This record gives sequence, structure tokens and C-alpha cells, in this order.
Amino acid sequence: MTLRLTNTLSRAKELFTPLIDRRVSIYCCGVTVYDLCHLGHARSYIVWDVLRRYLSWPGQIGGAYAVTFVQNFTDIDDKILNRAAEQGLAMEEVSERNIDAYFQDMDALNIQRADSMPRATACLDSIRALIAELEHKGAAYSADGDVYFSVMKQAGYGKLSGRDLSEQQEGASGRTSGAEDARKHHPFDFALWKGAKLGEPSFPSPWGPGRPGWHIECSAMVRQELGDTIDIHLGGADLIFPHHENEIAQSEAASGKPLARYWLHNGMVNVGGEKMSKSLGNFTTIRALLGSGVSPMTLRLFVLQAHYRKPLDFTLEGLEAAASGWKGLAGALDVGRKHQELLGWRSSPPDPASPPSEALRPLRDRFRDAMDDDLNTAVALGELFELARPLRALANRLRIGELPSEADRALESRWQLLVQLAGVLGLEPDRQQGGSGQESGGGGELPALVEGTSRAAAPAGLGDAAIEALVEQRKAAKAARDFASADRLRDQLKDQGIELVDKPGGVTVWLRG
RNA sequence: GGCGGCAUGGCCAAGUGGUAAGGCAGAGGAUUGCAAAUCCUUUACCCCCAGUUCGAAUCUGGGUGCCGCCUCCA
Repeated sequence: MTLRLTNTLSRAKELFTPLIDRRVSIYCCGVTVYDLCHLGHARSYIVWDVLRRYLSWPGQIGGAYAVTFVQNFTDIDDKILNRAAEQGLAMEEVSERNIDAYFQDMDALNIQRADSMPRATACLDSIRALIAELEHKGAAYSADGDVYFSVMKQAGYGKLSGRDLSEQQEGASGRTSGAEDARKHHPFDFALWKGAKLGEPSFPSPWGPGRPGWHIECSAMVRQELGDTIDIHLGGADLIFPHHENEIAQSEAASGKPLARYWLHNGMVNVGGEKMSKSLGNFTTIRALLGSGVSPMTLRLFVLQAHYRKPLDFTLEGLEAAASGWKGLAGALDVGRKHQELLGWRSSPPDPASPPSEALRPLRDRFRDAMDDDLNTAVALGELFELARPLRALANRLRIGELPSEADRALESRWQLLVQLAGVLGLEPDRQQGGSGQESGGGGELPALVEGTSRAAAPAGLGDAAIEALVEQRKAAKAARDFASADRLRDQLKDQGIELVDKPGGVTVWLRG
């Protein structure tokens, strides 16, 4: 069995075969940079990051794919203009700030940067050329400085979203504008070029000064960066209609070829059963969450425990569960590096393309089968927990000063496989140190989570000698059966972030939080 | 009104015909002066009704509830 993906075009799982053997071209719809990213964006880019990592994984049946991943920034749009006006900034300043913030947030989440990240304002030549071509072919018409795409001229319009235009309730979302409607031949026609209103930033064009419509930039960028037909097109489920439908219409009207062979869409992040979105105001920004002490890997785990196509309800309880789960996984992932010398394990990871040992192969295969089945990360994670169990136990024993046995040393290849497979999901313990969020960036108020145990544990705290002394005092108290004093000393140390572990034989070890 | 999706243990979540992964929480046990930490063990007839089948959480029909989209959206 090899990779199968649910294609929105067919609404079925299809065997994935790229256009060119072992190469995959991917376009992912990026963000409109008028504000900070929230957890909905985080989910989307986490799951697509996993898709990309999985395709690039040499342990893949048939070997790694060479992936080309393109993602855009929409840096011209009404919302950016509005934001700029509110804040007294130039449009470019608003988008520049938010692009910086985007990279900070996504880097913190260990999301690999795309190979190419075109901005709409830097692709105007391609955009204008595409519009001109559509107009020339009769698929578009201009009206008062605007240019519209004529949906009725495009056979198959609606094929992605499964819509029959005659049965749609026009304006059902309550967001249509009267002035624009008057210029359109058909209510579902959409703007390729919008003539500039007075005082707005604009770019020259054969139709007068203005700016591109939202959908056209993606069509132009795909063509410019990847060609007429790509393998995979990604985006949130909320983009299926109209955005992706319109992309298809534009691109296919121009080229006469299919725009993308596989269309993948991720489910929404919900809050209390409702979609998290800017307009509803129920969003939490990524940096607000990371700033509250949630580790990036906890968020990753939280997202990947659900299937990417299903809605995911964001709750504090769910996040706490993910934090506990991550603690265990992280312990297992760290063990080889933290105790490398003690265990006598190699530092360099084995070649991921080489097959694991007989004993580990079933685990690797189940992981791969799960991922092949439309990226079933929930099951894949289950396998990771399975792999991690004895390593976690080992980590805990080493943590309290026990020495490894021969059987423990033999876990090396298991550890290496775990590190490798966790890496396919982008789960890396050394990335867990906080996010980028120092600025108080928007979003809802979050109660501090229980998680951040390792938060700046009093650098000027107790020295080793002082701790030893207190531990000795407690030992004496215990010997005198003065348990009240012993417990007080233990609590006192705990307040300083020092954990005491009593082992059999009256030995007490202490650990800094 | 149209299109699409979802409903599994206390919470989250896999599983699309053969008798319920995993995580979190809980319980019991080991250990402990007691804890903590850790280790071991353990907890479900799958929204309702009818049907197909030797057999259904899984298929069909009906019902109920919830969600997304119908030109701002990841």
C-alpha cells in the first residue's frame, strides 16, 4: 500500500501518483497578512507541514519524493488597507510586520518554510498577463475599471465544491455589495482586477490603476512558479468555495489543462462548536497561546491527534491532555541524547532509508500504513507512543540516578526509530522552548496553563551545597521520625523548584525542576 | 433553500462487515513514614428506530442533534 489522499474533487481517497515520478509540486494557500495568525492557521500549516515531511521521508515506500512547496502571501487586500488606515501606517508596513510575525510563529511551531513564498505585489506582471489572457479568450470582461471573470462561460464551474449555481442562494452569506453587483453580468462573476478608489494605493494596468482580486494571484503564482498543472493544491476547507473554485475556473480557462490533480482541505478549528475566525472574534493567536506557557510541540501534538479533515475543537482540557502526552514522548525522545555516554549510544542517527530491525519493522510499517491512509496521524501517533513506552520508562529510571542495564542499552535502535518517526511529524524536543511571543499580540485572554514547569527556575536559587545540606537535614529528621520537619523541608525545596525522590534503601536524590 | 461533513468510554480521538488503537483523566496494586515521581494492571456493546447479512460502530432507509460553505476566511 502506498499513499492515498482524499481528493476534494472526487470526495474519495485516491492513490497518490505524481505527474513526474518521485517529484511532487505543491501549492498551499497562504495568509492575508493583515493580522497575526491564530490557531486555525496553526492547524492548517502544521498538517501540511506533516504532509510535506512525510513525502520527503526516505522511509516512504519507493523512497523520498522531491517536493517543491510554494506558498503565497496575500499582501494587498481591503483588510490590509483598512488596518493600515486604522493604524496610520502604509499598506506595506502592515504586511511587512505581519509577514515577520508569520515567520516567527511558524518557525516556533517547527513548520518548514516553503521553497518559495511569492507575494502578490511582487507578481503583478504574471497577474496582469493572466487577466489579459482571460480577457482575450473571452472568459473575462472589463467594466468601469474593474475586470470580472465570467463564470457562466466556464464549463464545469462548481466541480470542486459540488455546486449548481442556479440553486445557490445568491448573497446567502450577506456580504455582497450592491455597487459591484451592478457591474457584473452574473451574480457569481468575481473580480480579477479592481479599479482603485480615490486615495487607495494602486498599480498601473491596461484597465486603469487598481489592484488584483483575491483569487487571481494564486492562479498566476501557480503558473509562474510551478506550471499549468501541479500535483497537490492545499488549503482550508473554508477556501473550497469560492476561492479554489475560482482558481480552477481562471487557470483552466487560460491553460485548458487541469490546475491541480489532488485538492486537499483541512478541517476548521472550532471553539465551543463554532469555527474559530477573525470575524467571530473567538480566536486565540499562536503567540498568545505560546506566550501563556504552552509549548509548540504540545500544540503540534494537539493538532495531530485529530484527523486533518475533521473539525477540531480547541479546549484547555484538550491542550492539557496534549501537554501531558507530550511530556512522556519528549522524555523518550530526549533519552538518547541526554544519556548518550552512559548508554553508549551513537550520536549520529542511522540512515532513515535503511529498514529497521526485524523486531521494530512492524512498528515502522504500522506507522507508514497509517500515514499512507490519508495521513492518519492519530494512529501514527499511537505507534509513536507504543515505541516510546520502554524508552520513557528508561528515561525515568535514569532521571533518578539508576544505571542502565544491558537490556536498556539494547534499546538504541528503538530510540533512533522513534526520533526518526517523530521527526516525520515534526515533533522535536529541542524545539519545545517557548515561542516568539514577547509582544502582547492580540487575541483572547488565556489563563496561564499548568504546563510551564521549567519556566525560568530561579537562576539565583539554591546552590548544590545548600540543597545537599537541606536533604541531609531532612534525612536526619526522618531518622528521628520527625516527619513534620521532614515534610516541611521537602516543601521548602519544592518551592525552590527542587524535586526530591526517595528511593528504596533510604537514598534520596534531588532534581532541579 | 442548495451542497458537504460529523455523532464511539469521564474528556479527546482512531477504527468503514468479523466481534472496540492511542493519549489524558480515574481506579487497583507495587514502592513510600506519608507523599511525589515511577512501574504494572484495569475501565465502552459505538445517538435513536427499522432493515440487509451467518455476523454491523462499520452497509441501506428513516429520525434526532451538531457543524462548515453558498463571493472576508486556514
